[in-house]
Parts: sequence; structure tokens; C-alpha cells
Amino acid sequence: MTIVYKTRTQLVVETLREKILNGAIKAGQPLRQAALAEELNVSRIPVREALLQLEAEGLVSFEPHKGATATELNVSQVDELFELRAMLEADLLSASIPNLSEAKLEEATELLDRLNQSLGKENAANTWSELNSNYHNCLYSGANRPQTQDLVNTLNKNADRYIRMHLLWAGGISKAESEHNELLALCKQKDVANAVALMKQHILGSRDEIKEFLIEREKSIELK
Amino acid sequence: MTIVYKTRTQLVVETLREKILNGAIKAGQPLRQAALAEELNVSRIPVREALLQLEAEGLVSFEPHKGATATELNVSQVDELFELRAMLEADLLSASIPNLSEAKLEEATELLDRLNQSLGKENAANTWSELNSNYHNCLYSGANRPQTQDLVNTLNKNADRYIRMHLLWAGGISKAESEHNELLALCKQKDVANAVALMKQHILGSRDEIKEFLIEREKSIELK
DNA sequence: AATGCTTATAATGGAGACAATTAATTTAGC
DNA sequence: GCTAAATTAATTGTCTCCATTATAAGCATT
Repeated sequence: MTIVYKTRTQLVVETLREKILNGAIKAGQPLRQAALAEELNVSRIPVREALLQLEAEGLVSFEPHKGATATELNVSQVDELFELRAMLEADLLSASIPNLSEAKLEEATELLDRLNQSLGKENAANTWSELNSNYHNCLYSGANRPQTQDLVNTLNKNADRYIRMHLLWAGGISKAESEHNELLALCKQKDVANAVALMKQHILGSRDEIKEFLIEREKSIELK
Repeated sequence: MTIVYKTRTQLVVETLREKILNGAIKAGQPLRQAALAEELNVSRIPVREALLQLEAEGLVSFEPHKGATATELNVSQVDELFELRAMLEADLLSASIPNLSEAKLEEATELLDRLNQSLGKENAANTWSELNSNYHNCLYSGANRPQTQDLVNTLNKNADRYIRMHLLWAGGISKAESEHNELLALCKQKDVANAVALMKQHILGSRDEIKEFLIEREKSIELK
């Protein structure tokens, strides 16, 4: 285990990202540089640089002279985001399966085990999304498309907020678990067509449930 | 025409991006903050922030405490980048065509005119790539997928270097012109299937020629 | 001569102070 | 009383300077 030196900017990035993803910073909320700097015991420079990086990830919107705010996706943006993911991840998977080695499949099996175990424990959402990301990346590793994988990971950072919501709120957990298991089985059988179909269903299905939830929430806000 | 105030960071971003795209800054070249700051008459802060933004665009690679370098794509990375573009742009186009209004088609026609005219003039590559981007975006506007379009534009900033090379070097110009004209005709006829096929061919064809050029270049460097 | 350690040098990372811009508030004019 | 200009306050943008880190050069040891 090598010790990794982290610059303050990186620490701020990680802290703010986690706060946005777990809801400690709410969507639409303005992010004041001075306040964040004081809270995190750094100067405004690393805060500014962190905000810029988070903007590139789509988690923050940065307007010159006006300040940064945590981004909020409306229903149609969530829709588009998940469509994109479905297309890209299906493509990655189909390119990957034929090249997946035994070792990689073994690794995926292990990750899936830990993923399923994590569900019961506390602050499940935190560790779950990291393990989930690792599991998916493992399945895509055969595709040998690093740029596409990076892109998918970036998109997933944005989708993560909504996926966590889904997990905590509805039966997202049990469904995800069974779909994940089935997906791995299909990969082992090298059944590309069915694996890809399941992947799309996995992503678009969660999209539908998340959209439904968002629409409900919008309604209840309007009523108020 | 409203005057737009720009921050120094934005000016540095634009200057450096253009220099990377037109080759004034070569791939692999280290980008020293102090040198750039002096050259552009600003302090190192806006330079650093600009480098971070360019990293998000994929034009620069930034390593903590080591510095930034202009990124260089090898043949397989170019390959992957153009595959990605082909998939995303084909998808955008197919979703867009059914919704393209007469006004948009008119706008595209005009942009295409200016695009074709720009080819003869001097510093063609500069204006060409901007007009080309506008033209493509116009054709995609019916898809109503702002995030996907943003993504494609980001990818194109990266591909732009190689496209310019292609234009200047080989017969990329004449081929691009005829393909662009034909593409617009197919859009007007609402012929989704053929338009999408042509789009893919347009992108993957240029990929092949660019790859060939890059391989040739690598060989000649090795010989030396 | 080669290896490992110490010291010098050059670059980046970050803090605090000041300038520029925006938004809010007050004041002047009708 | 209301609108518009002027002033003030709050926030961001940028500069200068210092701290930290990485690389290169020199030195001693074997």
C-alpha cells in the first residue's frame, strides 16, 4: 500500500463531491468560496480549483463573477443521462465480453459478493456506489476502451445521486442484486446478446423508477 | 451584438486551446505556468485554472507537482475517439431528423454555404472547424439532447487537431464537402437510415485516413 | 565505477491582500 | 409614491509572495 500525497485541491474535490452526492449539499444550493474555504481550513484558491473540476464532472455549475451552485437535473435531463449511459455501457459490454479472461471474471465474482454483502450494512449507499462502479468497470475491462470507460465513469458520478435515491427509496436494492447476478452469469456464458439486453434493461429500468419518483416529488412541491 | 466581458482565465483557455489545436503548442510539450503567465501578461493563477479546464477537455494532462503537458493521442486512442463520435453523432442525428423544422434546415443550408466558401480562403482550418461544428450542431438540434450535444462538442475539441491535419494534408477537403452536401439532402428528405449511414461513413472514413497518416508519421520518426 | 545519500535548484501548490464585478440599498428627482 | 441614478456591501477574480514538492547535481562510500 503506497502512501498517496494529496494536494489540498484534491481533498476539497473529494469532500465536496461526496457532500453533493449524499445530499449534504442540496441541488441548487450556492457554493460560496469563502465559506467553504473556512469550513475546510484552506484558502479560496484550492476551493476555486476544486469547483472548476467539479464543474467538469457536471456536479457544479460555475458562472463568472456570480459563483458556483450545485447542479440540479430535471426529469428530462435525468432521462437523457440514463439513455446515454445505456447506449455507452451496452456498447462497452458487448465489446468486452469476448475478451474477458477467467481472472477478470473471477475478480468480478468477488466484487459482486462484496457488493451484495454491503447492502445490509450501515451507510450502505456510500460503499455500495463505489463497489458498484468497480464491478461495472471490471466487466467492461475487456473492451480496451479507456476513454469510453472514463466517460462512463464521469457520467456515473452525475447519475450517482439519483441511483442512491433509488436505492434508499424503492425496491431498487433487491432488483439490482438479482440483475447483477444474472448479468455475471450471462458474461460467463459469453452470451453477448442477452447480456447487453439485460444491461440496457438494468439501466433503463432504474431510469423509469427514478423518473417516477422525481415526478412525484415535483408534484408535492408544487402543491405546497 | 453585446460585448462580452471575459475573465483572464477564459482568455487564457481560448488562447491555449487554439495554440494546441493549430499546432503552435506541440503534443507532449510541457506547459510551464510561469512561462505562459509571462507570455500572456497574467499571473500564474489564471494560467493554472485554464490548464485545469483544458484538462477536462482532454487537451492537457495535469500531474500534481509535476506540471502540465499537451496531450498526445496514439493511434488506438484516435481510433477509440472517432468510434465514440460515430456512435454518438449517429444517434443524435437519427433522433434529430424527424424533428428538424424548415427553419433549421434553412439555417443548416446557409452554414453549409459559408463552410464551403471558407475552404479557399487563408487560415481556412481555423474558421472551418468552427463552422463545421456549427453545421453539425444545427443538424443535431432536433434531437433535443443538450447533454449529449455538449459531450460531442467536447470530444470534437479533441478530435479537431487531427481533423485539421487531415484537411491540410490529404484530400479530406473535397470529400468532406461532397459528403456534407449529400448529408443535408438526406436530412431534407427525412431519410433517416441513409443519413445515419452516411454520417458514420463520414466519421469513420476520416478516421481511417487519419490513422494511416499517423502510422506513416510514426514510421518516419522511428527511422530517423 | 556504481550506488546511495545529501544538498541545491526549479517548478508547482497555496495563503493573504487587493482589484473588479455584481447585487442590494439608499438617495435624488419627478 | 414611484422610477432611476448613485452608493454601499458582498462576492468573485487576480496578483504577489512564501511553502512545499520533485528533479538534478554533487558528494561520500563501497
